[in-house]
Amino acid sequence: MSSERYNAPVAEKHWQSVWDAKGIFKTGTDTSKPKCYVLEMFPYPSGRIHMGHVRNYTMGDTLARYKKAKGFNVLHPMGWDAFGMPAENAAMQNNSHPAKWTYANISAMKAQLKAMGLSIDWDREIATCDPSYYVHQQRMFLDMYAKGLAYRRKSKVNWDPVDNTVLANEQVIDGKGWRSGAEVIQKELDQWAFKITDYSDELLSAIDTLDKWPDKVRLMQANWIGKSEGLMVRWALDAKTAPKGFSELEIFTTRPDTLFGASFMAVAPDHPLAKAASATNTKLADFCDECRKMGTSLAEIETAEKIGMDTGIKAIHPLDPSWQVPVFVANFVLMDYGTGAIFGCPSGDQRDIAFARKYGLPVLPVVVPKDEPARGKALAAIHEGIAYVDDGVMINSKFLDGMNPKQAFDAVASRLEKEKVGGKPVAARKVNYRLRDWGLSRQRYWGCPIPVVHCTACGIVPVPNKHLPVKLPDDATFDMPGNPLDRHPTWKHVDCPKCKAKAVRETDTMDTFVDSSWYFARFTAPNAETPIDKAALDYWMPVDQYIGGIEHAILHLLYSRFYYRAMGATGHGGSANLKEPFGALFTQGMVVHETYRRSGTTNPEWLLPTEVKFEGEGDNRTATEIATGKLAIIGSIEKMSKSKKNLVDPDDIITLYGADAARWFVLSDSPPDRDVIWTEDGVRGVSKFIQRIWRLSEEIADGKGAKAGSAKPASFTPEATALRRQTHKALDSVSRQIEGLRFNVAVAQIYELTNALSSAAAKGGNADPSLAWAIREAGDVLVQCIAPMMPHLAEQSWQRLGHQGLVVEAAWPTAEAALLVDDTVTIAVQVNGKRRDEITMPKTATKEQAEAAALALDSVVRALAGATPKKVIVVPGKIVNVVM
RNA sequence: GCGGACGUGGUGAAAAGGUAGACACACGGGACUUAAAAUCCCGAGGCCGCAAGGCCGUGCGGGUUCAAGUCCCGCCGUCCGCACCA
Repeated sequence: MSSERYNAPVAEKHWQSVWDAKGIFKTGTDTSKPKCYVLEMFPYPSGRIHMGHVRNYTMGDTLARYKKAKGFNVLHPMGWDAFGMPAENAAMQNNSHPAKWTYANISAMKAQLKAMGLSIDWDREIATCDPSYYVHQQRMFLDMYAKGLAYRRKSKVNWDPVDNTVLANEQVIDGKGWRSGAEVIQKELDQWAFKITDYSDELLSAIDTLDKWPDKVRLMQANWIGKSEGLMVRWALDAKTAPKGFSELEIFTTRPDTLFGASFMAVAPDHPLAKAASATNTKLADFCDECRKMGTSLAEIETAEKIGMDTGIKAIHPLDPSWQVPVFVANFVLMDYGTGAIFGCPSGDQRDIAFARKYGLPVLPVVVPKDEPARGKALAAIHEGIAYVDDGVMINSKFLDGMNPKQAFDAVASRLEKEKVGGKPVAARKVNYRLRDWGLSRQRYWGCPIPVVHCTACGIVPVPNKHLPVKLPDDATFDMPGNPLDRHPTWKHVDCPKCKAKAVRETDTMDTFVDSSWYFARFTAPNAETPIDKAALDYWMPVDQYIGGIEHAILHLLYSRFYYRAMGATGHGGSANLKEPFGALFTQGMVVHETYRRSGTTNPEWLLPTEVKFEGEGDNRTATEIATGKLAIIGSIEKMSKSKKNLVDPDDIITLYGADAARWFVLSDSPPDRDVIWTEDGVRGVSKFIQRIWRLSEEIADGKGAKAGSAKPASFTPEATALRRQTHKALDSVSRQIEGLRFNVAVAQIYELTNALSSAAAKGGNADPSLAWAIREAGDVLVQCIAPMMPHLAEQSWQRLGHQGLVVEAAWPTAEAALLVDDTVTIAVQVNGKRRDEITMPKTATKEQAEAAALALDSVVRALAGATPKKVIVVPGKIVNVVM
């Protein structure tokens, strides 16, 4: 018997070249087959792949390979999210060009991905920085512009002072830029935006159809869109106090039921009424200025005190003309939500009650709990400055008294809808959304140019189709901050396409999230002359399984859902009524690792995992810095990051243990949606398992099992049948677990089969030909089960087992249904719900037989201690519970 | 503050309301070996016991059920998302 160790790095290169030469992973053209589009979020070409990529792409690859074996026509492409800031920063640092840096990174990372043995159709590779990609994006942009889905607006924007660019709301995290981490400031600029708010309702209601998305993501999107239903109410202003030209103030409220609790109105400092009042009131003008200044940083807004100033203007209560309410300017009222004006009902809103107490405004309870003592408590709390916000019953509210808030809402709405002032109803029902339009202008070079020209005579003029793409100039300079396109000596100077006069190009480029909002559609026909090919799109879309990180729960996934609809609206959609790009979504967890620090330093000096060695275990485990021999500090387990140096380079793992080891590791142990902790011990364990599979293949091939393709025996010994049952159960389970992306459970099933096969093989051979055949069958099934996860080892073992073809081309085996159920079942026996014993019975045993057998058990007799059971519950094949 | 998820051995974890801890890592013992590595076998939730066996056990407290890690109510803790949204 040979006993050569499996040499993963050598075998892996070999099989990759075999697959390549045969073009195994080219996307099939037989569109009569059922399709399966498996997609992982494409990477940003940062330079090297990291373990997060390995995990993400291994999951997708496992599913893709499985589906291929199941007979699906599989689309499994890969590309590069290639525009973006880091390339430009690198260019600045190295006095180089972003394209050079990007393409070098792409080629390095592509080699790494190839070394992973991914079943990717590289013929469909896309790089978003390639003009052949972004030309289509420019076309679609112009079509969206023509339809009003892309527009230019002057607006307050989030300005990142480090990256020198604008950020979308979604890209501001805790008041800081998502990329630079710098405090974001507010700035007023002319900006391009996508009219995503046209789809607010559609994007929200369609979340219900995304039943294969994680609930968490669906909820996050719903909250982000933030629908609220309320009433727009026009309040007349007292003419004696109102500025000229202002006769009313319109507010939005979700609580019109609490109108009788109103004690003040408040408008945003930028509200026209505030501005008009400021014109004759310098104190107020100063106050508004103050508010605007405070509003420069989002972080400040969050902690700022709620302050206001009385304008002296009085508003007349819409339900009681004799009642006047003061109008304040307040720093917490937002100009861009609702109408920029509110009414305050202190007893029902915590912020309003604080405001009212601060400025000595009345607090009238209008909603209270129905019954005592809760009502008394709530009233006392209101007195103490704690608003009552729950359901209850109306009081102090005239015709609403006794109603619940919902009834009161409807009563107020229908009364005010009928009442008219100046020919218009006083109030109208209205739905408001938190979602803002998507500002897409970026003042950077390395992005898709926005294809318009600004002409003093003609205004904004689209670049004609025949002049597309508007390409980036190669000779831009990156030696100073600011937008290289804007300061380029010639690029922006062009003739107006309409009037031929001198004009300038738009120098903003598109947010890179635009690039990634449709790449999945482009993959279905990456060489089409038009942005998409309808037939290809209809066949392949939607993506059947999309896999990526949770960090894109809102940004990328919401943008894509909008953009795909916008494509449809501008003639770039399929003919089928497909609105959602991603049928199923899976968000995978991170790869995390322990951190290590040099001891005796104040600022943490992080150490690489390779710079320390370990002794002891558990609480006594210590780390020593190899270079100095000094004790190092073992820190917490955290996301792998350059700054904390807790990185493991996939290349090192692949070189040392092979791609299969890395792939298997990231799939085993932890559920795929949770974080997985990378450990040296773990990967060594995987390496042992790989050798074990290899040894088993050799044993089977060298006589423990029957020859490949030998005839199935007419009958099997009990031992052989037992192995066959385990084999087919494992096969059935592994199939279901892979389909459900529960890779860790699939892995455990494979271990069990391996253990069973090992012990059977120890007894195998010529003595029992039916066992030899069962061993061979188990070996084949085992290799096929590991093939989606460890494809190289599977290929090598498949060959060793004596098969002619490639395992990657073999059809997924079918489990024999008869072998999935046992002849005998083990039934737990409980007394009063407590497990006492178990009985083994034929599967066909009746309830009565099970009950009789259970009652006859010594352990049951003892537990009963002479008492007669009150009743006996029998769940066939599961459990007998004797209740006394 | 609002919303959500999670909490199981030394560790990662498994478990259509039906035998809790499968499987793996780490650990302990043994076999093989001059020795080590590799490999193979055995053990292992806690407590009591030589053992047979018994009691306890899925963050805490209640509840529903013949039966709860799983469902319901209330706490505690950890993590995540949103955060002046009227």
